Amino acid sequence: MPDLLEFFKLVSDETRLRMVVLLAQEDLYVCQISGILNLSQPKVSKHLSKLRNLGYVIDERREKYILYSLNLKDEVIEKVVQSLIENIEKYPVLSEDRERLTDKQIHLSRCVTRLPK
Amino acid sequence: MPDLLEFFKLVSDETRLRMVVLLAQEDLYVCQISGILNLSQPKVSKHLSKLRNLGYVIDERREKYILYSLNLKDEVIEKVVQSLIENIEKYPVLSEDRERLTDKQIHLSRCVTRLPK
DNA sequence: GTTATATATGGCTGAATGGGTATATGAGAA
DNA sequence: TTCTCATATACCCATTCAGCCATATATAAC
Repeated sequence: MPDLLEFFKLVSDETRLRMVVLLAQEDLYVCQISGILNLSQPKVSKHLSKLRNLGYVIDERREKYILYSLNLKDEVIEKVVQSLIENIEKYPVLSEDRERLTDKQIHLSRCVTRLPK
Repeated sequence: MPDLLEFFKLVSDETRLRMVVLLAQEDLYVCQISGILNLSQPKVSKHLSKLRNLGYVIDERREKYILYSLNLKDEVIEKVVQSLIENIEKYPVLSEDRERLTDKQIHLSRCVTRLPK
């Protein structure tokens, strides 16, 4: 049950739950996550590093930026996240995050230079 | 997202996750839970009270004993628990609990008098 | 090189919480 | 009532951990 407990512990923190749900919808740079969730950069980085150390997220450098993508290593966990997204309208915070995900203004508010790619 | 985070926090504790999965399979008395999980009575009681206070579990007195039953108030959460049980063989601790659930010896080891009903 | 931007990390603190032991409550039996 | 059994709770200890601030690292631009 190691992965299972580990995962529940991770998403029992609101910030990380929001991050996981965000990344389940789209790969993102740190500055984008910080902008969409309106959280300080160190806070975002610290939670990302926790996710990264446990392997639930993969980071890849793109020039100045670092792109994060989700890597749920377990079918059951994947099903759980999928369920959340399918029912995202039941969870106002997550829904609002999703709306901000499509708003380029907020989306890029903390990324000063133009993004790669 | 209140229920969601709340639930993840609950099951991010191994003891409570085991309890939830147990109760998802069968209504049980406290002494049975204590026997099956091999945990001290106060420990079991404390975690049950947490589950009860948040409404995820219902208690009902039956003579000397108190019967607990699961009460997941949310479809998504129910789906999550269902997934766990469907894939329970992937999680040794939970599988062993389930085996002990069918073993009357262990099952009743901490219930001194005969059970009601 | 120097500077600016993007991200990561370290130290500190306070709050939450799980575990154990002892004890309290409460219902049923005698 | 009195005694027992079943369960709940109180108290203390230790640990974990999120948040904040400051700072370090790393890449790119000049």
